[in-house]
Amino acid sequence: MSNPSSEAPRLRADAARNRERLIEAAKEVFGEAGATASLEAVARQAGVGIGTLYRHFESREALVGAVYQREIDRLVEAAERGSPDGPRAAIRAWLHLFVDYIAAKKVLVSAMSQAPSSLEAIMGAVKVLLDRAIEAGEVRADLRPEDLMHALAGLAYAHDRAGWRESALRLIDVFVAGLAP
Amino acid sequence: MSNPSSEAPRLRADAARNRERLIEAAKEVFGEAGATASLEAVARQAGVGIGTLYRHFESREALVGAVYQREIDRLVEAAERGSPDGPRAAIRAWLHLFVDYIAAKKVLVSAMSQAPSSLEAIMGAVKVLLDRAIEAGEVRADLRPEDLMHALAGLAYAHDRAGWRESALRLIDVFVAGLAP
DNA sequence: ACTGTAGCGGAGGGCCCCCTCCGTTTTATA
DNA sequence: TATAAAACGGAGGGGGCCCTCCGCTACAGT
Repeated sequence: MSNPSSEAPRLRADAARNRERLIEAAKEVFGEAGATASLEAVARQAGVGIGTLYRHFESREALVGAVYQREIDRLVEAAERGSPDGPRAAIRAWLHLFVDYIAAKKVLVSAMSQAPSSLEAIMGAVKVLLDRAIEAGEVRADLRPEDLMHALAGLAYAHDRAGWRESALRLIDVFVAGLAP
Repeated sequence: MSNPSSEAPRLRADAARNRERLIEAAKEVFGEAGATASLEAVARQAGVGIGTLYRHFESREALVGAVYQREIDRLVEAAERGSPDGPRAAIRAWLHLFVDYIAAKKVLVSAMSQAPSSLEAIMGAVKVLLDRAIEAGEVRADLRPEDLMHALAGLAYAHDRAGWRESALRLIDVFVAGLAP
């Protein structure tokens, strides 16, 4: 979280390379088979021994976390940035962004359900959006961040069915329309 | 689907008993560990050999189907029954019913995603509800049954978190409010 | 170039799962 | 009660996965 390159004694060149390869491989493998895919498959895909994987990432969760940290950071930033068209529009825009993230990297969802820290980060983003919108009187006041999270999860669930993306965007419209107080 | 007790040559008493036990055990085990739980665990729980399980249910899907057939039938019937307060109210009521089903038997969801036939049955129910509501002009016409299914999946997803049920009911209200044309 | 050491790989033990096969037990019927 | 047929159960072959451990490799600093 602070300066990352001065935190540990610095990695040897081959170690750094392998670490990067593992993350890249995990992105692919998890993207195809979900976040419960075999770690040995990840190591194979990275062209690296299983021992190397375990040296770099203590647990499956650590690996999942490394893969999605960047994406999650971006989502959080987008939520904080807001929208010029007001808080409810910001929610809509953010949900659209979320859909695109899911469409691209299929596993954000399982990352969310497997790595509690990721979940918290996204929850924080959602809270920001919702608080602003409620404060502005644009959204009914009985909603809680978890509600939106659940809606999100719904968007993400079954994201591999054909036509999912269009369906998700329609759902968002319905949902945002229903948000009015 | 037709008279079931005359379909096959009739089961021997012990066979019928074990079949029942297996379904009961599957209900418990799947309820606890999800529909991917080990079939051997189901057999153990039923106090029955693994061979017996496989003789009665050709595949995991067949077992899942047997477990949830009745619940799914009821959901389908409820959708066809409708509501005296109009088609949109019927959707709302049906979603509430769905929530209760999920709250009680935790695995309906995974049943849906694992057994295509269950999915189709529920899809049919949703279509009935939606068609009526659109025809009556109570719901925007661009919605498709899959959209509602996705919303459903969302309701079901993460159904084990604390406070899930209240959150789901709030979401339904938001959603139904947004359904207006 | 030399050498200490960080880092590598993958064999191997332990565990669980799937599914088949067949000797044994239970049931239904004559 | 005797017997054919149905049903049972669980051992066992095959496979995958998790994770540890340690002899070997290749990098970095002198």
